[in-house]
Amino acid sequence: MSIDEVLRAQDFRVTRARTLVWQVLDEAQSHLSAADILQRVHDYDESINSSSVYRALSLFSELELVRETRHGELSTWEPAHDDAVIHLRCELCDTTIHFNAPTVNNLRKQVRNITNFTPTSIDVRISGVCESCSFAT
Amino acid sequence: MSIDEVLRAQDFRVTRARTLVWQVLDEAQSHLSAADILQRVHDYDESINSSSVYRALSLFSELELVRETRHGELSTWEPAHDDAVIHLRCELCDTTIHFNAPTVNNLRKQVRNITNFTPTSIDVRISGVCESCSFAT
DNA sequence: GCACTTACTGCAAATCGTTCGCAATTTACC
DNA sequence: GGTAAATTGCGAACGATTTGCAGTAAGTGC
Repeated sequence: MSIDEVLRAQDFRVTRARTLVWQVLDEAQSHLSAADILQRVHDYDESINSSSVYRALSLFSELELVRETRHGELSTWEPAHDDAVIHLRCELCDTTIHFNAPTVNNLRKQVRNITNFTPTSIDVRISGVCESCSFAT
Repeated sequence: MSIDEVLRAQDFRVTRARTLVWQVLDEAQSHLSAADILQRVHDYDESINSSSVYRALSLFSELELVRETRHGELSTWEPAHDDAVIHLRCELCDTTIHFNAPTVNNLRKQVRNITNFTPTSIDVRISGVCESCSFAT
């Protein structure tokens, strides 16, 4: 189902801003800041305003089409993905790599079995140094 | 080793602001926002300014005496603890509970063995509904 | 195609937790 | 006590994100 269909299916209008923001995220398949997104959107259409980018992103978040992650001051966005795909964030170059860790599901089970807490989503972030940065030093 | 000794050992001065911020965190043993901390510090000394609280917190962060966590807009601070102690955050009442999950160490091993990423710290956050809130509904 | 309703946009101003510059105060050391 | 330097309080600045509002354009019915 395309983004246009998803939007229409939920009675939201298909607008240039929304289409372009989605296109940029989908093409990048990586963590982009709001500034990154705005810049790439501008490659297609200079007239899109940053408010519209933010508004599109928060709509997509509510529809669970994107995943927002905050790193200190600023956020990054990426197409939504499963919890078992965890984030490895390099402290040196600030890029985020995905790693599929099925172990995460055990964690969920443990919490469910041992505590009275009902988990809905899990966010695992590992900080460290990525391959290219560890070669570089 | 008391906070005074830790500070002196690293050539930082022992001041009223630093002592009180530490005392508040240590007494609470839970996640406090900057506003919470300031308020509690004011119970001891009205004259302490919020800048000093922030400055104390960032010093303690650098010394790895406290752990800062961002939830959306705002941060919370707590005395530093092991990575294996993970955070269960209730979506309804916004409180954070600790859960000791030794599994986290397997995750670290997996990353080390399977990828070329060198982990330094792991942050696991689970969102969901806590016991008291699930009774309340 | 053409009106019509109203969701959505662009713009600029506001927000709000956190940071910063600087003069005044405190700390640590003699 | 006296001194040098670190730390504070104050208020102004910051910066990513949000918001209010008047104008624009997407969807709908004709």
